[in-house]
Amino acid sequence: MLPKLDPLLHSELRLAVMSILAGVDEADFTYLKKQTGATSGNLSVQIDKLTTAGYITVEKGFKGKMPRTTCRITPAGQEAFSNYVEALKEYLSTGK
Amino acid sequence: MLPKLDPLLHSELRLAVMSILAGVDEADFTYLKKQTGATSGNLSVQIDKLTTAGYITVEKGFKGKMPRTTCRITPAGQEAFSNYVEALKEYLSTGK
DNA sequence: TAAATTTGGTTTATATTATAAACTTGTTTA
DNA sequence: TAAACAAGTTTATAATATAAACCAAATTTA
Repeated sequence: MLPKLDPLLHSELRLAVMSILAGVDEADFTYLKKQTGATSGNLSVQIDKLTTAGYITVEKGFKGKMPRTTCRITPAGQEAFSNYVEALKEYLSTGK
Repeated sequence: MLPKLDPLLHSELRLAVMSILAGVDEADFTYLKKQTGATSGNLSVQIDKLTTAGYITVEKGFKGKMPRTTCRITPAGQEAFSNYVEALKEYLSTGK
């Protein structure tokens, strides 16, 4: 039977965020917004969910005088992302 | 920028159904139910959506006296599934 | 320097979606 | 013939994603 997909990662925007964070050391809010094309509100909410799940960490600081939100993937997040990718592969490669 | 994922396929159960149908000539309702572990209601609804989208066809007949619902993937469905897989790959293989 | 605009978000409301629960129709079996 | 089962469908509810509205501080412009 096909494996269950982590519902936290099976969301277009959250997956996009995780995908980006998996490839870089860190990324800030505005960068993620540009890369994903998401609205601020949506991105803010999804970042919250990933943070609550322990998949990413958020650090708030300033770049000059402007606020800056920096995100990083956690080891748990890397692990979950990797598991999700493996699970998904079973959906994509059908017996045929 | 990451490609948009077909929302019709970006659903665990619908993706599972399409994944199964992509690999076989046909599959009936009960088979799909067993393979996916879904409830009848959920499966019924998702099959409807895939049918409306033109991704699968549904043929109703009888096996002996019992009703039987047979599903098949359409060329449009194969195409959409394949596009989805390609799009998804861009999410899974991050720059790193 | 006051008003308008932009930046970098958060909160709240709405629309969509997935899921489960309840129901239907007909068939077997005890 | 009553109870249980098969194969679904319909409807209601819960969860989710998304967008709209809002906010505070900083910056630009008149």
